[in-house]
Amino acid sequence: MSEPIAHHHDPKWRRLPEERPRQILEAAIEVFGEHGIAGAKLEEIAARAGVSKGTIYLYFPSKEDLFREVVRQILVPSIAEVERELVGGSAPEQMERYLRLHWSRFDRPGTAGWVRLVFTELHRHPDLAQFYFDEVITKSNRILGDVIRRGVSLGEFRPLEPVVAISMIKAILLTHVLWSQAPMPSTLGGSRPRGALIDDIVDFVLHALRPQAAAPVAAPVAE
Amino acid sequence: MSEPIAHHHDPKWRRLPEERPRQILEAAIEVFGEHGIAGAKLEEIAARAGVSKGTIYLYFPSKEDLFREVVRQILVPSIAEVERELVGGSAPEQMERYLRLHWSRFDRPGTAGWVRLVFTELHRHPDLAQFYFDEVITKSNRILGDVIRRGVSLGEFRPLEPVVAISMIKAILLTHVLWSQAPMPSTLGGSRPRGALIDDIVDFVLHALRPQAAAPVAAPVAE
Amino acid sequence: MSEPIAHHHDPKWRRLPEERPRQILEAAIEVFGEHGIAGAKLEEIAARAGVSKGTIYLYFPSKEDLFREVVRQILVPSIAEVERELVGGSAPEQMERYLRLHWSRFDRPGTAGWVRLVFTELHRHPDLAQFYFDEVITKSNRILGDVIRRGVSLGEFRPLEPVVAISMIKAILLTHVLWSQAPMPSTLGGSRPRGALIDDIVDFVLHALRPQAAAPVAAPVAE
Amino acid sequence: MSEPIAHHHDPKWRRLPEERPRQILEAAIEVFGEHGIAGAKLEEIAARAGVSKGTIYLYFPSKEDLFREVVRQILVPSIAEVERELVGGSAPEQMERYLRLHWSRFDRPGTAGWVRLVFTELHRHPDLAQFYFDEVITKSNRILGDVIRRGVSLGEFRPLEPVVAISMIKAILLTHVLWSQAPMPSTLGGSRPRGALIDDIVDFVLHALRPQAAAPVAAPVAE
DNA sequence: CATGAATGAGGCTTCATTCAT
DNA sequence: CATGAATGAAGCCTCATTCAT
Repeated sequence: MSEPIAHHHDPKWRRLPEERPRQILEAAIEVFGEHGIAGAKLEEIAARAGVSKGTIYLYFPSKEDLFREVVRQILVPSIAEVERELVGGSAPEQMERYLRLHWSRFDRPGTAGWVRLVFTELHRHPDLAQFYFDEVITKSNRILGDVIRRGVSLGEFRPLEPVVAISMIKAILLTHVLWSQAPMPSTLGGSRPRGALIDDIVDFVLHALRPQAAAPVAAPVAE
Repeated sequence: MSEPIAHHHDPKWRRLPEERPRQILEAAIEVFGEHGIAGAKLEEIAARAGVSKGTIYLYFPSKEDLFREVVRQILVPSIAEVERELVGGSAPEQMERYLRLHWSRFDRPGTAGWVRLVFTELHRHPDLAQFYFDEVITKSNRILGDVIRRGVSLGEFRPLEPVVAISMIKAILLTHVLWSQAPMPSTLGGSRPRGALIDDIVDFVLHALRPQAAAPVAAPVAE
Repeated sequence: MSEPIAHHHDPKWRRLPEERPRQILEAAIEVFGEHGIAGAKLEEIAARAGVSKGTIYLYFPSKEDLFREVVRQILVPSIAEVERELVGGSAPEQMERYLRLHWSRFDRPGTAGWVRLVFTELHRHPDLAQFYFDEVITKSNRILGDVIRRGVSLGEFRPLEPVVAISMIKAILLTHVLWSQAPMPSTLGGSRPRGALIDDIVDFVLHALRPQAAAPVAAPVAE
Repeated sequence: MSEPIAHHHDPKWRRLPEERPRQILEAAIEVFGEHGIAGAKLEEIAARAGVSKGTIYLYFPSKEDLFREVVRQILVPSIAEVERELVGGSAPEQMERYLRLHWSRFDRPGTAGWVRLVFTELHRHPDLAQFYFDEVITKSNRILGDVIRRGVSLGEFRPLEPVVAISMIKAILLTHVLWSQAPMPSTLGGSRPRGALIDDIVDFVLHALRPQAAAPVAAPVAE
C-alpha cells in the first residue's frame, strides 16, 4: 500500500531550451494580463510555463525585465500588420476595416487584461510607459491619423482635428475591449449581443465622422 | 486613587470620535485612487487620516472592507446630484450638460485614479463589482438612457439603442478623464489644450447622435 | 494527552520599545562577528534579540544599514575613552598602557569576530570602509602616533617613522586579538598561557622601540 | 545509421582531461582568494577555468571539497621551498631572508586574498583549519623557530621564547601582506612607499630581537 | 478609544547541486 | 567526459493584521 518510491524523480523536465523564453513570455502575458504587474506572481508564471521559479531567472534578470520583454516582444510586433491591411478603399471603409481589425485582434482572451494593464499600471513605470508610447501608440496613431486626414480632405469625413478623432475612436475601441471581456456583471449593460458590439462601434464612429448634414435641427447644437 | 485630571488635554480641540471613520474614508479615497487596491498601504492611509494604523481596524475589519465602505459611502452619493441638475432643455442640451457635469465632477485630482481603479481592479472583487454596478452604474445609466430615449423620440437624436449610446458615451467620457490626468508622456498626443477636451467630447458625441441629414449640403454648423 | 491549547498565544512580546534598537544592535554585533556580513542571517539576529524578523525592519532599513549602525554606534564610541586614560607617564609607560588597554578592551568574546570582520569584509563595502577609516582608524592612529612622537623626541624610543611604528604595533595587537580567541586548534602554538600574551606583546613592542644601545653589537643589523 | 564524423572537432587542440582538475583548482584559488569561501561562486570558477559548472562536479563532490583540495594541493607545497633557501648566514641574516622571501612570495595579486581567507574563514571549517595548521603552519613555524633558537643560542638575538617571537613576526608579516594590497583607503596610512614596507618590517623585527644593549637606557624598559 | 510595536506569511531573488542529453 | 538547463532551498524584505498598553 505504501509507495516506497514516493521520491522517485520521474523526469521532471524535458530540454527545450530554445522554447523556454517563449513559453515563459506566453505564460507571463497571461498572468500579467490577469493580475497586473504587481499582482503577478513569478510562482504562477513559472507554473503555467511548466518550469520552476528559478528557471525564469535563466532568461530574464527580474520580474520587471520580464514585463519589459513581454511588452517589447509581444505587443510591439502586432502593430505593423495593421498598416499593411489598410490600403485601398474609401476613408470610411478604411476606418471600418481599422476598427474591425483591431477588434478581432483584441477580442481574444488575455488581451483585455493588457488593455487594462496599459490603462492602469503602465504610468507607474515611466520608462516602460515611454517605450510603449514611442513604439506602440505613436505608430498606431499615425496610421489612424492618416485615414482621418485622407477622409477629411476628400470630404468623406466632416472636418475635425485628427488628434481629437484619434483620441475619441481609441477611447471607444479600447474601452469596449476591456468591457467586452470583463468577467463581471458587465460594467455596461450587456443586454447587447457580444458579437454586435463591433457593429455598434463602427456605426457610432462613422456617424460621428460623417460630413455635416443639411442641418435640420442644427441650430440648438451651438452652446 | 485615580487622577482624574492628570494629563491636561491640549485644550485646542479634539477630533470627535464620530468623525474618525470619515477621516479615514477620505484618506482612503486618495490613497486607493493613487495606488490602486493592492498598492494602497494602510500605513499611508493612516498617516493621511492623522490616525494610527491600529485605529483603522477599530472601524473597518480589513483593508478589503475599508475599500468596500469607500465605494459605498463616497462614490454612490455623488450620483444623485446629477439627475437633479439635468431637468429642462432639449435632449442635446441635456446631453451636453450631462457630459460637462460629469467632466467637471471628474476633472479633479484624485478622480482619475478612481476611474482607473474601476476599470482595472474592481473585477477582481466580484461582490464589490456587483455592488458598484447596482448602485452606481445602473442608476447613472438610467439617467443617461432617459436623455437618449427622449432625444430619439423627439427626433433630436438619430434612432439608436440607448444601451449602445450609453456605452459609447461613457467610454469616451471615462477614458478621457483617465487620460487627461495621466502623469505620463500622455497616452494621447497632448497637442490639444486641456481645457478644450470636454468641448471636443461634446462635439464628437453630439455629432454621433445627431439625426440623419435631410439633405447633405448642410451649411457647416461651425465647428 | 493532546494539548488542546497548543495555539494559545501566551504573551509573545513585552513592550520595551526604547530597548529594542540596542537589543538588536547587540545581537547583531554577535552575529556579524561570528559569521561576517554576508554570513549573518537576520533570522538569527532576530532570534538572539528575542524579536521577530520583521521587527528589525522597524528600526533599521536593511541588513546593510543595520551593519552600518553597528559600526557607528558600537565601535566608534570605544575609541574616545582610550585617549583619556593615556595621559601621564613616560612614553614607554604610555605605550604599555595603550597596549594593555586595547587588549583588555578586545579580549572579550565577540570582539575577535569584529577584528576579523574589519580585516576581511570591510573592503567590500567601500563606504563603510571609508567611514570606519575616518572614524576609528584615523583617530586611533593619531593617539598612538602622539605617544610615539613624544617617545622619540624624548629619546625614550629610537628614532623611527611614527607611521611605521603604528602599523607594526597594530598588526601585532590586532592579529593576536584574532588569534587569541580563535576557536580553532590555535593558529599559533598555544603552548603559551593565554594571559601572558599581552605581556609578550608589550615586551616585544618595547624592545622594538627602545633606543639604540650604546653600540654593542649593532653592526650586523645592517641590511 | 550512425554518423560517426558528424561534428568535426575543432581540430585545434583539446585540453587533456587530466589537466582539468588543475585548471579548476587554479581558477578556484583566484576566486576563493577574491571573494572568500562563502562569496565564491562556482559559476565564476567554472568560467575562469573555461569549463562548465557541471564539470566541476565531475572532479569535486562539492564546493567545500573543492576548497579543501585547493588548500591541500596548492598551498601546502609552497612551504617546502622556503626551508631550502634559508641555509647559511647569521641568524639575523637568515631572519631577514625569511622575511623577504615570504614577502616576495606573498606580494603578488591573489595572495592577499588567501591571507585574508586564512585569517577569517578557515576557523569555520574546523577540519580544514586543523589540516592547514598541521600541514602549513606547523612546518612553517618549525623553520622560523629554528632560526630564532639558533640566534638566541648564539647571542645574536636576545633571549625570548621562540613561540612568542614566531607569533609576533608572523603577525607583522601576514597583516602587512593583507594591508599592502587592500583596495581600500588603506587601513594604514599609506603615506609610506609600498616598496619600503618590507624594509620597515625587517628593521622592526630585527630591532625587536636584537640582544639587550649594554644597558644605557635599559631601566625604564622594565616591565 | 487609540496607539504603534510586533508579528509572520508570502513574494522576489540567488546559487549550489542535479541530471537529461 | 562534458554540458548547461533546471531545480528548490534559503535568504532578504514588505505589509496586513494583531494586541499589550
